[in-house]
Amino acid sequence: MRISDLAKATGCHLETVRYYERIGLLPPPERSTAGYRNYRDSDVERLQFIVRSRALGFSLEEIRSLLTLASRTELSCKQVDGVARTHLAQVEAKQRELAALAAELRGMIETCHHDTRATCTILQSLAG
Amino acid sequence: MRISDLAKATGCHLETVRYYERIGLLPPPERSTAGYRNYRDSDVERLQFIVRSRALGFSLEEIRSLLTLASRTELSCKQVDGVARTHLAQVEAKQRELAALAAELRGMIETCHHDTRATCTILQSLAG
DNA sequence: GTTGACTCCGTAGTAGCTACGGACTTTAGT
DNA sequence: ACTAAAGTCCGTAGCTACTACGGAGTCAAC
Repeated sequence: MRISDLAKATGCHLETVRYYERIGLLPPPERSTAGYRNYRDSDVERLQFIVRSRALGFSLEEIRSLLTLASRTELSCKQVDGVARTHLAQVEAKQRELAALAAELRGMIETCHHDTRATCTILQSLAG
Repeated sequence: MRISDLAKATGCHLETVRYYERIGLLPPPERSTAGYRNYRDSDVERLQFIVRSRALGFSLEEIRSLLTLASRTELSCKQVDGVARTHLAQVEAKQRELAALAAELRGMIETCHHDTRATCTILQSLAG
């Protein structure tokens, strides 16, 4: 399986695959005599895990942890749970931040009477 | 007014002030004979506008537009309104994205029985 | 005069990719 | 067998919005 096949199978950009290898998130695959990367099914699974985790907003470092944790299947998943809960908490914090921000933007927009910029409440709000 | 005074007056990091100047968001100020930057009150206002806009999530390019738009006080504020509404729409899109993400994370976490990693539903979800 | 705080500048680092360019290899078609 | 197109290789630079660093020069107080 070549790099473009792996990319297609996972929906991951080809250059991103190489990037993940470079930062050690994907193991360096075997190479053909010409130096082309040869991937196996296990690489597809690992990359799928990464792509899916990214879609859920996990950082590459969090994913690195998750991959390490996942490899020791006999241990408890307390730590996995911890990573997920921490991430959820971050997402929720970001949600609160955006909610406050959206409310302020709406206020700014709604109070504006849309005449000249000299009396624009949007600009006045932004000025402080 | 020196650069550290401007930074303190606006709550902006000192190095960020120089950065904003470098990218043309702040005009190059006058210099003392030794080459130190001398700022005026109008610089404080401009930087305050930038800092406040950043806090509301506007990108530096959006802020660049807003600053240009703001300078022509006699014109209507339709375009200002447009920038603000576009930004609000982006924030709302991000909110929807985060809401979906949080829901999925919660589902993952709640269904997990927390025994071994082999049966961890969090890891299974991430695997696809 | 000397110490300490301040300022200068250019450069590099952060996250997570994406794009580019020039060389090489493989594949399909004739 | 030959050629053209598509795929792959690698290193490097670009993106956003900063932040940090290092070495040099400057200013204020004691």
